[in-house]
Amino acid sequence: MPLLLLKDLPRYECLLESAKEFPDLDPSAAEAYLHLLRAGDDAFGVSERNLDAHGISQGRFCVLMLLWRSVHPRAPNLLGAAGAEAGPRTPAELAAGANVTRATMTGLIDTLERDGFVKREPDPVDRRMMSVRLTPKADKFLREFLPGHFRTTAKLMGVLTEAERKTLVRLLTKISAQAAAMVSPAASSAPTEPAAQAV
Amino acid sequence: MPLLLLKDLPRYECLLESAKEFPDLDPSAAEAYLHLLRAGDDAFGVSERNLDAHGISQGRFCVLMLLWRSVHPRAPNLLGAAGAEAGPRTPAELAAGANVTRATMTGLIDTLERDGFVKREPDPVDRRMMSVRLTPKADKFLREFLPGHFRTTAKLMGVLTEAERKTLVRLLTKISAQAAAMVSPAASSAPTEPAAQAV
DNA sequence: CAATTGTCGTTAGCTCCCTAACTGTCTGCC
DNA sequence: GGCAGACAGTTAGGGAGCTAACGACAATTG
Repeated sequence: MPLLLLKDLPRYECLLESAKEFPDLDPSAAEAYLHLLRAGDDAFGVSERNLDAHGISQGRFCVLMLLWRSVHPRAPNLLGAAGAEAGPRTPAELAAGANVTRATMTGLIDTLERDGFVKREPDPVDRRMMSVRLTPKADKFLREFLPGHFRTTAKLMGVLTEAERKTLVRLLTKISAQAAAMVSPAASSAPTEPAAQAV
Repeated sequence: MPLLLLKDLPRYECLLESAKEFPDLDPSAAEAYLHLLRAGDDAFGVSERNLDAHGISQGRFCVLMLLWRSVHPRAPNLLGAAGAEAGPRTPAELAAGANVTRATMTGLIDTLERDGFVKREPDPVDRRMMSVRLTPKADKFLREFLPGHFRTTAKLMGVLTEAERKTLVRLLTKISAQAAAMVSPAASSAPTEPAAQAV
């Protein structure tokens, strides 16, 4: 659904064959890499299908979930991250939490506001800022939508045993960490880039 | 880089907490699901970074790899899928192989042709069809680009042992199969489709 | 042989995300 | 106090994917 491409993955023998021409090609690494992208895309597609049926995009859903934390600051912190205390409220905080640019967040909030899911209010203290809040309509929507969403993901992961899930999470966490290390060049020497990111 | 969102994943305790309010939420399933999306996105981003540096998008790269099979039909079938015999040549075949629509493939071929990577030629037999072929420039580009690309994926997966990679592939394959079963129409069981959620 | 049906490639218009640049506001340093 | 710089939110424009519809052609069928 999103992107990525590649309908059928190459067979392992083809990778072995190609490795003869390209010595840099590690067959088992390539196999794991391709399966990761494919499975991630498949899982994403399942969830997106669910969201589309309710007329909401991944991006908008993510914003709603981030704001949900602000509405219920105590128990149901579905997105309770490591260092965060209160839920995000301003577009800039939401953009940081959703890993999109502020410009993108403006567009997401625009459509969410147009559809009556959020309301923008000017910050009384700092007049540069806006405060974004869920409307009762959004609260109602989430309470009706989330159970089905959870059942979908539970069904998808239902093919794995509890132990397999733990193993999967462990391996994926390693990969994510390595990806982060490979993207940020000077991870060890220059911590100047990530502002206030306690990891 | 692509989409998906969600910077920091929720802690497991938060999932447990949320499960009290949403009985349908399976904490370990949600954890595995979120980590899968996150890791897939991270891995995708690493590769896309590499491609961007060479001024080529994922979609265009995928088309080049599919056509590469046509150029070298014998050994270096990097994308050798299960049932395919000869490499794809027409836009429709490429669209099927890349899992995009024919309309999207038209755009991809447009830009690839503009940049001199492929050439369109009318099919002499069936005048509805076009034949797409790699240019020598594309061949040269791939031979220079691929080794670095393979090294990148090998480095990313280098954090896993050979056994871990096999385990990962096995688990991901299960998930992909389940996703396919959930997307395609009434697969086998579960006629308890809760699709109609009153909104 | 003519008509229907289906396929191929393309176009037009949409969504979602991005970057770059802008306006308004706050802050810190003389 | 006043001004350079930083920051919040927005706007404008672009890329990549989608669907829906089209004209040209082929295949099937009466």
